[in-house]
Amino acid sequence: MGIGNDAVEIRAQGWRRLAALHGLIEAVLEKELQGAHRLSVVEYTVLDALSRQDGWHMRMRQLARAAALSSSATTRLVTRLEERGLLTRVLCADDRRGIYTELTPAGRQLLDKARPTHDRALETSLTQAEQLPELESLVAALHLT
Amino acid sequence: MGIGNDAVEIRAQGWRRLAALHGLIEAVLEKELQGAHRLSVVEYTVLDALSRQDGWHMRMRQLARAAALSSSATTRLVTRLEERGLLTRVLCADDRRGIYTELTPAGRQLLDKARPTHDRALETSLTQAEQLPELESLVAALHLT
DNA sequence: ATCAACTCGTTGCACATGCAACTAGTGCAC
DNA sequence: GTGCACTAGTTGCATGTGCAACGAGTTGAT
Repeated sequence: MGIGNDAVEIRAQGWRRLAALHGLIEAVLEKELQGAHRLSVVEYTVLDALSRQDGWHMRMRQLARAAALSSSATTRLVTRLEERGLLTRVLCADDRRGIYTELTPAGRQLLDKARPTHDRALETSLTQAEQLPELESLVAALHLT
Repeated sequence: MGIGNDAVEIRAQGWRRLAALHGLIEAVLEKELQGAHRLSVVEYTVLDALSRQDGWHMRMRQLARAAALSSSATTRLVTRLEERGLLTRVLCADDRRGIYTELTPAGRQLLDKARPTHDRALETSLTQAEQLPELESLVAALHLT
């Protein structure tokens, strides 16, 4: 019951709020993206990360980090998107272990259609979260950072 | 390309950071709790939520909300914990559809052992996140709320 | 040149999750 | 009381995920 107990409890509460907000947003995004474009949140995240490379490509490992996924999950995720023709695997010459992934035109096109859905859903989920007393301050903090 | 575009991009970036921080913390907690007590993060969350009711019980639905889980997942999670003797299902008299769950002494005991692990892991993951430039401000904001 | 230690990506497997369909129970209209 | 819409919790099923083991390629020491 030392003096550090307050800090511990504050951290725990912060984590619970963070998790709650994350869950809320993700649920809304998932529903909207899935319903409108048959994309999961992770799939959208990957396409978005790729597009942010502006015509460039990313290695599987980078993609895994960007999506907070294990490498095995990334393998199958990329396979899934490749089978839908949204991206392609490109063998890299200078490191023959490495595999680059690139958006196809179809992938970029789907992303362009999905982005408004994503952005709108994000906004509604945030306003929704703002109504909840325990999440209000965290949402506000998110705007500022 | 209206004036609202900035706000959209800020929200998107905030969401990416939130997701990144969430993923980081959850990964650390998962590893530590699993390694030391064979508890997943969700399982810990449920036990913790129950304990916070201070001797009382919670309905499945409340538990589902607290853990940000579907009701089916909650059913199986409770079954899992019940089989390990950490909590019990209690039929409720006044609403015979409802089922309460309570911590057993063993459950409370395990939670007491796991809490220090959890709190320590949470602290280390936060200091870890503070080192990353893009997460630093969010972590700081978390302390304040 | 060779070997060991490492990284990168893939696969087998076990498992937790969500959705939809179901049963059981409640509450309200009439 | 009868019927109807609703809620609570459980189950079958499909699917996405992590871990561990693996093959292929790289790097550096000797």
